[in-house]
Amino acid sequence: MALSHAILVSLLDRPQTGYELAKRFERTVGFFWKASHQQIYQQLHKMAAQGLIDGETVAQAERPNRIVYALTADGQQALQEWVATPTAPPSVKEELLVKLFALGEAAPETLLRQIAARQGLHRERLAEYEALREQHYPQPSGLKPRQRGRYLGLRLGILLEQASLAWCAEALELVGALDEPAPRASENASDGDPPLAR
Amino acid sequence: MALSHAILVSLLDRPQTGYELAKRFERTVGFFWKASHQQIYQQLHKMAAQGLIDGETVAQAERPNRIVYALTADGQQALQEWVATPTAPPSVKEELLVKLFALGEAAPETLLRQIAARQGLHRERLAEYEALREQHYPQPSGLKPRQRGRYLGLRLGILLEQASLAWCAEALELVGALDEPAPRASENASDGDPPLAR
DNA sequence: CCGCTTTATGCCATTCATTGCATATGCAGC
DNA sequence: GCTGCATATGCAATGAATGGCATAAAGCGG
Repeated sequence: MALSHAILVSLLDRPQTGYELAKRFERTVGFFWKASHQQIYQQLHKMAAQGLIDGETVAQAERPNRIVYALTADGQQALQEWVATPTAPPSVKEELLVKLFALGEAAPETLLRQIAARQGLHRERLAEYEALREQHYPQPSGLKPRQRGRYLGLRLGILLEQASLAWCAEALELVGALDEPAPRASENASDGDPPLAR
Repeated sequence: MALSHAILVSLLDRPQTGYELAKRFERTVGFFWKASHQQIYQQLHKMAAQGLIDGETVAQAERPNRIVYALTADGQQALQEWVATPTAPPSVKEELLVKLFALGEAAPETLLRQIAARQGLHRERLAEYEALREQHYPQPSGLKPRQRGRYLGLRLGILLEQASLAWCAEALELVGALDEPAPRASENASDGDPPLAR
């Protein structure tokens, strides 16, 4: 249970069609919750069958019909209950780090290129987010409740992008150093199976 | 295609059984790539059928037999090819932020509790990671290639935990402020649909 | 000696997610 | 006039992930 809840939250603002929801996901929730339109349409059918939402078909001349979904009382209650349950931390799947684990075996240049690409992406995103922040949230303390949630989303985005950028710089340096000089002799780090976490 | 590659990388170090792989995932790759043992066993069967790995059954007296998997030449090549392909950024699914989007509708106390819980978790992890860093990687510039990858994983972990902690502090303040005084009047932030990203 | 954890592998069912394809039309630009 | 894009919804197949359950024995603590 997860995407359904994201949809419920989005419907809090106003009734929407699947198409609108899909586009809205890209602009708002999209950074920390991806969903394709197929996924959303299917989910909407299920949720309607469960009585969480209520779809009303709006006929349109010369255009495909739209189905506008709205929260039902059941849906609102389900949302409340979900919000109250404890939240599991997200499990990030960072492919790039897995690739870095293969460092000794793979060519460093390949990885350098990918880190650089990532760096560019983080830079772009950070610029976007900071622009949004200045435009829409100049003074966070004066925000209405609903807007505080959005602001905090943006804020986490900014902080994570900054951290990622800092990491990219370190990674480029450390991986880049493998390229030219003969890299020999490790003075520190125990052998065997140095753990990373837990 | 993804978990299979993480397995290939893990087998670079040495041949392993499914059980070992599962446990290793918890300690090393585990932070940024979760996989249950069922998932791993199934994947191993598929990969063996594809010829990427080679399983050798080792009979054990008084214990269940073990199946030790090793990389084949095909597997090594597949790994090389995968490392060379561009890497998509991870799509994070942060439930907590979705919940925060429901702020006006849900009780702030519920959310405060969850943010505080998250804060505790980040603090724990950060302490762990920093301890590991001091123990195993006192001087990153002297590391062998393979160890640099691990170190960078740890490093990203530290940076992200720090960023998350900073966010938690901000969030607690901003959400907590909704609790006591009557929160009225928003002076900034445009109405309608203030975007968050893209 | 009872129950719990560790080692070691596996099946099955269900849901979740991804990819490709299909349909139907209006509008903008070349 | 053709191409491509935006609107608007959907099916089908595949693949990834989750959760429940099963087997089987050794060792440890109370």
